[in-house]
Amino acid sequence: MVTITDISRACGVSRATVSKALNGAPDIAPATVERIREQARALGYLPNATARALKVGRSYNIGVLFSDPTGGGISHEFFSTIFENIKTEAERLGYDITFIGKDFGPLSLDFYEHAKYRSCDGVVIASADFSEPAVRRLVESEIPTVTLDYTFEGRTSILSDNVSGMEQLVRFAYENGHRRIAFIHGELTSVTQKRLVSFRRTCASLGIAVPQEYIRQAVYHNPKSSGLETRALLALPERPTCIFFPDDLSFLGGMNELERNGVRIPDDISVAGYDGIPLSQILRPRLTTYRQGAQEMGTEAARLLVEQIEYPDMWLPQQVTVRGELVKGDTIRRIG
Amino acid sequence: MVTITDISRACGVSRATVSKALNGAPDIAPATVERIREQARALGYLPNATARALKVGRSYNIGVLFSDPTGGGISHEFFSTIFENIKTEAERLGYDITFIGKDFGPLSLDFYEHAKYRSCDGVVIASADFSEPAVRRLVESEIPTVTLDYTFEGRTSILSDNVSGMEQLVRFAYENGHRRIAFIHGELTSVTQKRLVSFRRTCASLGIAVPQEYIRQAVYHNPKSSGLETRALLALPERPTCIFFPDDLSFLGGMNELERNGVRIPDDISVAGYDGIPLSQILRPRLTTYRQGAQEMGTEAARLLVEQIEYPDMWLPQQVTVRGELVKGDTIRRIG
DNA sequence: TTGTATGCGTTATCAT
DNA sequence: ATGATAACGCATACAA
Repeated sequence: MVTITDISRACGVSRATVSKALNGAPDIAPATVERIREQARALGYLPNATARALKVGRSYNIGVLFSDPTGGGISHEFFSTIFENIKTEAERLGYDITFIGKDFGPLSLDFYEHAKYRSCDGVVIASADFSEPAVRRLVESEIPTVTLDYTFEGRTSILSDNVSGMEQLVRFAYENGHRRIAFIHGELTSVTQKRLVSFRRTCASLGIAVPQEYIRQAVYHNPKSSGLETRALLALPERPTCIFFPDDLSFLGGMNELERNGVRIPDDISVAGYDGIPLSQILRPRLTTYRQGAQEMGTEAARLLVEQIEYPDMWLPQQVTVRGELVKGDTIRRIG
Repeated sequence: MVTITDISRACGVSRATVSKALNGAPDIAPATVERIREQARALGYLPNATARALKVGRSYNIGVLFSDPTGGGISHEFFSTIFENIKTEAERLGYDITFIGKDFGPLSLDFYEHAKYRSCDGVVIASADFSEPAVRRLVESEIPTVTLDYTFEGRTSILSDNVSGMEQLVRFAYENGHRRIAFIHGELTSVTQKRLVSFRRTCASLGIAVPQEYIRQAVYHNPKSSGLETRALLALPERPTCIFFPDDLSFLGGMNELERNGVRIPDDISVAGYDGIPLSQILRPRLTTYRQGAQEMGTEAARLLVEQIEYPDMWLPQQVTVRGELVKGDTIRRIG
């Protein structure tokens, strides 16, 4: 391994001079700087991030937490898109990404300990069970964090516009003549709460009555679960004319159930998903859905975290809402 | 931050003693060890991986390279599954995961430099353009590597059983009476070569003639591209009775094209995918495909890399083939 | 403009 | 059984 000591010897200067020259300090003669840079290149010198981190107290390394309670985690397109963008933006800013998990090796570290152990400058909590004590501990610690789709008191968060998104979906269905709209939602997380309230509120403001049986709980990203609820909806004396699913993937479960019953989409029943993953637009008919701004969420998360790390004194926690967009698709049909 | 020095002061012993006690050295009095451990816990001490890495020359950190030339990278279920398992196994063994990318911050580092800069003990190359010089440089360096689905001379690799997988698919189609089988394959990577050769060889050994027009090139994970080739196949004077797609996702493109032409699956034409991602079994009819052992590939990659890192002297490069399994599904119909 | 000295937190060697 | 000391590679305050 080539170190600054090697360069200093090769150039006949001290290590301090080399360090300064390489870091662009203003008090080294231009000629010397040139000579040192040249040698560094010639020797194939690379700075050692570990040693630098130890010295300056910053690792230029940020942790990413993907601990999807409903399994999968990063394997869903929505999350992997977020991750890709966190990574790209972080690297652009000179930070590396380390995954923070539990059950770490022989030492069993929780999230906070793990992040600390690796000297992470900050952590993006991209998906987690926010009620878990280990998550709270991390968020309440001195480590800067940014949370996705959940807000902790006094902390920064990046939020998808769930209220607006659901409202747009409801209005779109309404404009197409639908008055009997069912909503199969996911587990009762804070995201679900927002969508649910927005669903109810928008329906109310449009004068749509929502029977209790039209609101059903399934499991996110679990097609089978949504399939069962779809079956239940089909068995009702008064079927809905439109069904909203928890997410695009869950819709597939409903789709199968509908097909099995000879119910055609969108001729016999209209449907909508949520997320707007690429898959939803590969399918035919194209799914009506709401595309969350996953790219922007990831980018913003990384950007704000780094900002918070680098300017801790002039930092205020903030909630950033990232707008998505309605994808009209072809699965909501005009009726009435 | 609580350091070893804090503990030494609290216990009235030297830092050396604390370090030894914490690391289970045999030459410290059991009573002292107990006292030190107790204090460490009481003070909330956490070892500092950075300092340790600097001292012992090992970071307990492995790099993961996901640089899918065809875009996406980790966003495909196949790769994200591999990644999840690399991560789980690595963490179990006490190693963390850092992503290795190009275009790193202000310094522009290539893969090798990036891994070196972060003192990675080794790198898993999970998806990359293997002809890229930057990849070669990494592989030919002193850093231990494990490659997935590609073998470099003298290096360890984890291979999916592409030859056997394709053979099983062909035989399955054959057993169901198919004699006119078309194969839409992906870009001509080494994986593609294996599947292609296996396809041709198996067909030959079964006495199936494969017209030139039945072999078509599309792009992996690109439904549209496979859709176009599907269209071309449908336009042939003598249509195939069965179409193999490059992968499960690509099949969706073909599916749309078939539907648009009123060709029903599997009544009018049989199809098969490749990969066996969960999505393939959510669809109806369930896709006939070959499920690659993604979990095991990830786990093995991490395991072998760590082995290589920890026992460099008794290490021999090896090629491990991970078997997958035929998923019969419902899209290949018995004919003839 | 350059160099000397020191320390970040840890482990390893060698005395005691 | 325990401790003093040095070293890993780097950056910085201060001296020259």
